[in-house]
Amino acid sequence: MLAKKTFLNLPEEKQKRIIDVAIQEFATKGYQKASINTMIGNLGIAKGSMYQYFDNKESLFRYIFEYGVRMVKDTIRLAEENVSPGQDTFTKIQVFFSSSIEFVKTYPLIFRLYLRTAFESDLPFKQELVKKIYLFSMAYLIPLIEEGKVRGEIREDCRPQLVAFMIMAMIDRFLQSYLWTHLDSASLPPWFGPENLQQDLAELIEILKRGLKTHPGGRGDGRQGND
Amino acid sequence: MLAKKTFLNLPEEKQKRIIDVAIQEFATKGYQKASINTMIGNLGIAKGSMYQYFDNKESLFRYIFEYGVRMVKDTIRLAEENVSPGQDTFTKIQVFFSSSIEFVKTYPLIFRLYLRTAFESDLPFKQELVKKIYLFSMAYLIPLIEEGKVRGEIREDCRPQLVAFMIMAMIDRFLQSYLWTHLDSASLPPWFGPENLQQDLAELIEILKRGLKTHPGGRGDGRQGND
Amino acid sequence: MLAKKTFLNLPEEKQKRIIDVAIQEFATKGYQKASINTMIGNLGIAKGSMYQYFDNKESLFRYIFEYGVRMVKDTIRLAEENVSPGQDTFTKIQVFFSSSIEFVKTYPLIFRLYLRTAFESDLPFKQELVKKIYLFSMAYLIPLIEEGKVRGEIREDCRPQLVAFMIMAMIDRFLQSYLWTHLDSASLPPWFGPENLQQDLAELIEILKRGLKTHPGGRGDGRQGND
Amino acid sequence: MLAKKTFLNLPEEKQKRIIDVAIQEFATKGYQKASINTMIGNLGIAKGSMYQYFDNKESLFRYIFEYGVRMVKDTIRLAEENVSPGQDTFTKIQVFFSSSIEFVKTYPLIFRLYLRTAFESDLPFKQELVKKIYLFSMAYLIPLIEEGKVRGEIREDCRPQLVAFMIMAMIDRFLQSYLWTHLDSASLPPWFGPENLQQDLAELIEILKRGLKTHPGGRGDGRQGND
DNA sequence: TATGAATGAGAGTTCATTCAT
DNA sequence: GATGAATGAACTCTCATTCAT
Repeated sequence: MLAKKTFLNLPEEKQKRIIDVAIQEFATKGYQKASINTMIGNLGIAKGSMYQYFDNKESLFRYIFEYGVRMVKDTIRLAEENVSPGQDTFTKIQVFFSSSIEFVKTYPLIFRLYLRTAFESDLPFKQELVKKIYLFSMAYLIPLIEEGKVRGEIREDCRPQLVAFMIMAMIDRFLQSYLWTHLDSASLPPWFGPENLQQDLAELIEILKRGLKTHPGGRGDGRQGND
Repeated sequence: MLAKKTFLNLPEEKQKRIIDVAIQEFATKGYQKASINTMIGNLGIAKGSMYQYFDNKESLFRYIFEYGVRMVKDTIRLAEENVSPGQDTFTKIQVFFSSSIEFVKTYPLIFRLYLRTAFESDLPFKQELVKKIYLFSMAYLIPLIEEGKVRGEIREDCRPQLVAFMIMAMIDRFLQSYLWTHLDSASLPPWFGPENLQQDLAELIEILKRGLKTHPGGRGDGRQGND
Repeated sequence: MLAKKTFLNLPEEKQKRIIDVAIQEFATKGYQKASINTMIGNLGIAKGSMYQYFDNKESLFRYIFEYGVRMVKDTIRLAEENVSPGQDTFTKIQVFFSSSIEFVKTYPLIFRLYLRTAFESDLPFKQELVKKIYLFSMAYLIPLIEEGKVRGEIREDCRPQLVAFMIMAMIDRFLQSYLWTHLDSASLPPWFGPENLQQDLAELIEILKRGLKTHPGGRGDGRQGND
Repeated sequence: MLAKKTFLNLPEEKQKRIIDVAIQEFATKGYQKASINTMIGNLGIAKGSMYQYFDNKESLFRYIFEYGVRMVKDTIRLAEENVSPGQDTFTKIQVFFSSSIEFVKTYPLIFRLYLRTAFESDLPFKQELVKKIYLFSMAYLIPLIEEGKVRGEIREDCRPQLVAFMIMAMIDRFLQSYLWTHLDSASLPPWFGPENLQQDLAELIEILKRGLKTHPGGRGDGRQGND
């Protein structure tokens, strides 16, 4: 529907090149400023060809975005496979965190595309797209937290939505910082974002854990092994 | 430097109108898509006049952004005035949170301008601008947390940068959600963001507090292995 | 010559479908704006196939137009058959009128195609095509009028060419009005064109008859000075 | 409204040049195929300039068409001035005929523009424009005929609308023929249209007159001097 | 100082036509 | 004979910027 048959009939290799160039363009310039002209220039194909593949700029963008969404889904699925049901909830959250970071490392442009989309307020289809991404993450996190409460690992008085919101907020910032420091080669102040991802993540989870966990035997001790 | 003398010589009232229209345009359309044509149309002045006031589009944008930065500074200064030195650290953090929300309520367009700027990666001057905002916030938060540790309200093993980072992450999301739900009139899922700002904020602070505070009657050490 | 052998070898059914779609496209959009793309879309055939059937857009158009000319010829032939030699000239003219209306009712798109062609002055082959249609009509009407004069039904001082011209003028307008009111669903003023075709036609013929006929009991001379 | 202020502020000479070039382009190619590019090429101005003068192609076209309508109005007004109230109805009709011919001689492109507009069925605003022209003509003719009936010059049993329709039909064809033979330099058959405009017109009016006039003393004689 | 007409590169999009398969 | 991907010129329209008045 978004891509025309002509595009889907293309050799996979060529499809991939077009997708890559389009992601690059949309991610770095945003929907409005991204130029079909530039894309075809980079691809070395005729202008008309692009319109044999996609009906118009919007269709191309949506296709590219859907492509990104598919990658996100895959990542979440991977996160689910990387945890054994027996593991405690905080470990699972940490794995989710790590998977997200892995995603941005692997597909930095897709993440940037998502961020830009989220803030281009003149995109008519913005809401629709942004919600889509958010939905996946929350649909994964909220049941996780609810399960944690059932298992007695998370305090009764924490609303799962709020907790998921907090976690998502921190993941988002984590990822943004990663993007800025590692890809925009920005000379940011040292405390702008995490420097040592793994270590900072561990500390952050620790704080979260203390904030959320039930106090065993009511002592509120906070010592808890996590390796 | 950014605005020409001609602009500064203008009656303050006219300056204000120009700034307002420009913020509106940049904030809703983003730097690239914002149109000088539209601005002068809304203002009812000649196109040439705009170029008597500012060298070019970039200068105008920078001036507008600087104007926003000044507003942020004022807000932080206000937050500082709203806390008495005796209050505990978590209360101070909550006040900072509240001030931020107040800021977005008062100047939603400036906040949107900031967000858009943060994600338009083809702005050559983006880093510089975004850092500026971040700097003020962190410069306020980090000493606050350090003081909290000195006063024994915050555990010794929490790095102030990381804690400030967490707080900023959540504030950012809080504000974004506010923007989306209240201004973009998006029909978001119920758990997309906080619904009852004050109550959600209180709960969030409570969780943070448990995660960060020294354990009552304890030694405030909390060292924990995280290889 | 206009259609390639490939087209003529096609099963008649398929030829008909292609002709129908092409008439539809040319008649509603005009030669210039008609799109081969749209046609093959409607037909569900490959773009290349169309070029196996016709050399180019112009050839296709000429073929379609010739097809329309053939329909006109058939209609005139039918009109000829519908009059018995004994009928008076004005009745024959009225039958010709009615046949024309019948033609437009049956093939509205062909008539529209003719009209459009008549006024697209950038068609290099326009004159040629329009003349063709006109020729048939006049070739039928002029002898009819000459015969009427011989039979003493039409005044001597009426030049057949002029009379035929008048009749054609009114037929044309009649048909145009029919097209506009019945097919373009235009809300035209009540006196824009005939409302009740048959009655209006009868009245019109009556006026013509009075204008043309020899005066009863008279000498059919009617010579009148008009310097 | 149709033209922007910028256009109206232009020196009249330049306005005229632009109008002339635009009429030429629209009249010969039709709305759809007319090219702004070609116009600015012929004018030797920048592409952007045209868009400073008119919002878009449609506005330009409407402006040009309105300009034509104004010319038509002027012509009708002139026809009204060229008849003294005392003249008989048929003389007045003949003057109207002559004025129309004069109009097409003077503004052949405007007439062509009208014809093309009438048959470009994909113009969204076609009906509106065509009706406008038709209205003026009919609004002039119908009262004329009604007056003729009151004065006893036209038979009682002729509906004014039908008579006006007949006259308009013949005028239209007359003018079209003039256009084709004199301006499209078409080699048309001799009886395609009037050759000697004035003489043919006189004959035509004579026929009409006989068809329409009251028969003085009931004898239906038809002899009537008209010089 | 204010004006606004002029500019022209570049945007997205369409389309008749070609040609290797 | 049928296919459909590729082409590229031409289309309408936008916009930051300049400069004579």
